Amino acid sequence: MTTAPALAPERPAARKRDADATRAAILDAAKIHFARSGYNGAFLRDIAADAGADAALINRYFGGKDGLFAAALKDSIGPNTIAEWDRKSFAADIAKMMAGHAHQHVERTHAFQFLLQAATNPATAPLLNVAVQERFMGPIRKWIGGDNVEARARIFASVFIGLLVERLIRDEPLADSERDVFIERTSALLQSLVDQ
Amino acid sequence: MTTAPALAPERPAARKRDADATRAAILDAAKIHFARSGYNGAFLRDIAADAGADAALINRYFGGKDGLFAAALKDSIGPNTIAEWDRKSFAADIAKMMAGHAHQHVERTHAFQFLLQAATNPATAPLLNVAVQERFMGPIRKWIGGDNVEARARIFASVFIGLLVERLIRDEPLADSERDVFIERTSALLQSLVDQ
DNA sequence: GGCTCAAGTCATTCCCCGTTGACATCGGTT
DNA sequence: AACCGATGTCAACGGGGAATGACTTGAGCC
Repeated sequence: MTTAPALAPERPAARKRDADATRAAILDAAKIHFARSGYNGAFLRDIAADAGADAALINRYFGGKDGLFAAALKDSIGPNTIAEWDRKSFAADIAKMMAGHAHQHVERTHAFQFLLQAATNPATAPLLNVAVQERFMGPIRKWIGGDNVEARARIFASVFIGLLVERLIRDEPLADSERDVFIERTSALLQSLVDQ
Repeated sequence: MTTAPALAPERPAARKRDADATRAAILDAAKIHFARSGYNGAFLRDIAADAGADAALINRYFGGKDGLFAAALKDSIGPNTIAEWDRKSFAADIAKMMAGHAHQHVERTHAFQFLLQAATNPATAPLLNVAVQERFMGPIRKWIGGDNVEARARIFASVFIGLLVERLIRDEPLADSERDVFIERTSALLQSLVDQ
């Protein structure tokens, strides 16, 4: 096709008329806006402005607001990395991440906030549910293994989600001493949920 | 003709021109709509219709949509019953509730969904945060007691919230056998978080 | 009964936002 | 250079929903 990836990879910001690039820029801006304000609260004009594009292009490239939302949602589910979790260190890894501030890991935070928005909107909830089921619950079940997988996976997912939400809505960091305790106990908690 | 459309589950001899009553009716309807659809997704006309009132009254009584939302939010925080939790049975009580379906406990589910909506809206998030801090985290800390209260309370709150969210977004009930396991394990989990 | 004010209704206005289609401009191909 | 399709810009339309204000109705009071 007319793909032109053979261009010099060192192109700072000189791209002018690149449909793929603007499409991607729109998608990125949309993810942020939808995450922050939900479907109804995000405005195409704002998204386009942030992307440095015209609002009409959204229609052209995504076929309207619905299409954009769907595309952004799909893009936010992200790659499923659960299968690659290190069985030895995953608990500590997650605990440390959760102890941190939401401003870190901005990428994932935005994505999660987006999913939460989708979950609280009855119109988009079903769309999200299947995705969560496929990309999250399924892998979790597989990864956990053992007896009573269904119940245990649900509890694990609940705890995981809860930690995410708490980190999201809370902006005061923990004091250092409490932080260590938090990490230690959360780590132990997660480990116990996985151990048969 | 313009009589109430047979939607009068309230007392038959309802008051006719009672400002307080209609105000309360509007507030109730608003809580449901805001919980279901968020700020932007809820429409004053619908709320007024459900309340059996005219949309203009919302403006008169609450000073606009913002005022109505704020009032509904304040009203949804609800009484703080944490201090009265039974220390012996609270774990099992909560676990059983979480194992149930979101369609049960409709009142509390609506309220929680509303809070989640407010949490995901940057405009209302700060308002919510102080409320959560005062009415939830504070009591939790007091109730838990012991060392490292801050970290432990945070973990407890996270798990609690996670269970609520999971119950909310998931609509498939657990199979009976898994349900028992879920209750048993969740109960043990909650208990362990409280035990020093 | 007549007066008055609060409670409720109605029609209208205004603004916002998604969408559309026509127009301009760039880049590559011949 | 000339052309043509793809990319980007612009102005306008239309629907929907919140807000406004004038109007009507009911209840208490003299």
